[in-house]
Amino acid sequence: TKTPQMAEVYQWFAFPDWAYKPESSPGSRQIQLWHFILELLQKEEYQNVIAWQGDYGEFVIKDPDEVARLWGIRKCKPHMNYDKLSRALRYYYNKRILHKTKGKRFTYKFNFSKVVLVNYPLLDMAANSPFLLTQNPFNGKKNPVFVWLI
DNA sequence: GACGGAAGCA
DNA sequence: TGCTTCCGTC
Repeated sequence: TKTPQMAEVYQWFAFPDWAYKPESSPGSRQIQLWHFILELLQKEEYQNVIAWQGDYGEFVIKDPDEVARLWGIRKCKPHMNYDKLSRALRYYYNKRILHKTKGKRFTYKFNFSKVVLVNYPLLDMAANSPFLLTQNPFNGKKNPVFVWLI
């Protein structure tokens, strides 16, 4: 399985300001759900809540109620639940950000074929070979490599 | 549970 | 526009 390598890759995932909605947009500077999902996935303390599992880009929501609760806190939506959160995830299907892993409960997959590196064009070739990122020269927290899905 | 239409909200 | 809310259907 590729999962351990992925854990390394996402350890230094970070989201710059521009990854959030601009102030002009309604719902200004609100985090997007898929940002939030990646944010949880990169933190070891949430491995019992949500974790990479199976194929590359595939993750399992191990505790749907808890993910919904955390999302609700972040968005100030105290009545958030998995039914509503999963509807938001299903809207990602047409946007090609996510798709469902059919037959596997609470399992979704990021369309990482669309991953590009922004800010560091020299590492752009890594988009087709994400594991090159494990050798990233900006390992320190000072210069995280920003990753964006298109 | 998973899907997707429909309406609503900021 | 990116959800949130609600719900009928499978």
